[in-house]
Amino acid sequence: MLADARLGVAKKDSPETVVIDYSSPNLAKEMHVGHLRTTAIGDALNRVLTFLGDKVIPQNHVGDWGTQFGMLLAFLEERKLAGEEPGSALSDLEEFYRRSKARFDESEEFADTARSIVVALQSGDAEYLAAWQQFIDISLSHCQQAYDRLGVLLTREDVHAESAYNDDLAQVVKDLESAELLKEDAGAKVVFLEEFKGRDDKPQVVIIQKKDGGYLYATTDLAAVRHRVRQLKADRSLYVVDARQGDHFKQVFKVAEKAGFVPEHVSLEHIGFGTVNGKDGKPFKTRSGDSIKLTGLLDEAEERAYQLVQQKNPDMDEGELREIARVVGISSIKYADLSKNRNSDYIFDWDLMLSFEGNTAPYLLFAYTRIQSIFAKGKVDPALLEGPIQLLHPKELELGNHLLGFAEVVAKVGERGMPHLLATWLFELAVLIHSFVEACPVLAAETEASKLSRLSLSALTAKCLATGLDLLGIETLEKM
RNA sequence: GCGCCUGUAGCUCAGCUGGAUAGAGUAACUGGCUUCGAACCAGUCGGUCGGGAGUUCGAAUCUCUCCAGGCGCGCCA
Repeated sequence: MLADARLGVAKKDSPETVVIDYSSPNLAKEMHVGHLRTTAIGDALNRVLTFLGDKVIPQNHVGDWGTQFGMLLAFLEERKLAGEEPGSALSDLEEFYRRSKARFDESEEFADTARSIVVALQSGDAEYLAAWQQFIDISLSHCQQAYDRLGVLLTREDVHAESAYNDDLAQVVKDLESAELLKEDAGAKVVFLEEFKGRDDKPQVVIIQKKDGGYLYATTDLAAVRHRVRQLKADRSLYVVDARQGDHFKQVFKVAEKAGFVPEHVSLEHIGFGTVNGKDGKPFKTRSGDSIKLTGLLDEAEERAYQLVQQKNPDMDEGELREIARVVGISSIKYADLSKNRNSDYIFDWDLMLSFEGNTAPYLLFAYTRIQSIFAKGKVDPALLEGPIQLLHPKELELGNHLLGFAEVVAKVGERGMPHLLATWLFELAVLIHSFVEACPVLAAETEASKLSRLSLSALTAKCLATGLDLLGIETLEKM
């Protein structure tokens, strides 16, 4: 296991093609705290499944289509007519969105204009398309900055926006028609699902095409299902999306299945997750009730980590301090998210996630650096260690036993889409290594054989920690 | 009204595809640095697993029911 770069984790005998839909922000506004979970969890699953040998195709299904963009474009047009410089309006997307939304809510006439612009956009109006493209470019570059800071694998290439399905929508409608699923109801084209009951015991309804001819997100998601199955050849298609959309996906999956979009062997899985709440147990917001922007959150994490790291290392130089604070800050946020069972809501608490005690990123990072410092002190190159490992002391035995579970836990994370299983395992490993280091002198072991064994055991633990954290998308530090 | 999720120690969370005295961390209290990082470790204290009923040799885990909280339900995404 020590000599094995894969640490005993075998590649799957029959690898699958797995499409993972994650992050998928709405480009009409900036990314906020709500995007943290889908991005962190999806990225971890991407890494784990890739490690297990699957072919993973990430899909960043960004929201760049629909009523909101009609709203933004309508507002942009209105501002231009009022003589405002459009460039300045675009510099603060969030503010622009807020003002547009206010207009949309206050004026029925404005709302109608917005909706008609959507229809024009969806049918390819060149002028609107150009203006729309501006929004998208600005917004996407903001997203990419956040991904880079978070150490998330997503790139521009993984973006497959809602708009990309625009040309497929009419075909989806035709397919549903020929499958005899589509019905007319109050002017809209809908599918009734007898499988699920809605209000008044009637079947649930999925709106495919609005009475004004516009399409809704269920239609886009159906087109996406087809695309993922047919073009991307998905065996598994994962949707890392807020649990509140559970009903929506249940419906879309059912319609897709009935329409024959999904071959027998393909599984569509909604990887749902709970809400991020503040300390009061209510959704995490600013004092004024706005959603918390992701970039601001990352800034704060780094700043708080900086204060802590500086306290522990008053003599360290500024550059190193900043770098360590960056890793500690970002890791803490990601780990706090990934270490919890995704099904439940969780409480976002700065003090708990940045603590050096308990199931936190700093504690795990410290365990790793503690081992590294033993190697440094003993002038040992851990890469050259190859055992043999003998488990004589009870602490050695516990540690050794735990290490053997690595392959199993990684496989489980892949099957169930539950990164917290790996996080828990890593935390347990960190506890055991700390305990081992206290109880068993490594460099000052009684015999040469014991010293070699303990060094090897430490090296293996360090490799598992580093590999495990990397699978969660978390960087390690040599020193902190 | 229908449906989904959650309820485990003061707090934050595991465990929930059934298995032994329900586990961590934190807080509170003890103890341990001339010895590999005390950013640590060892220990004490702390629980009607929301309530009740059922299935089972065995239930935090499965079923039913009630309670509490959150969320979702026809032209937003």
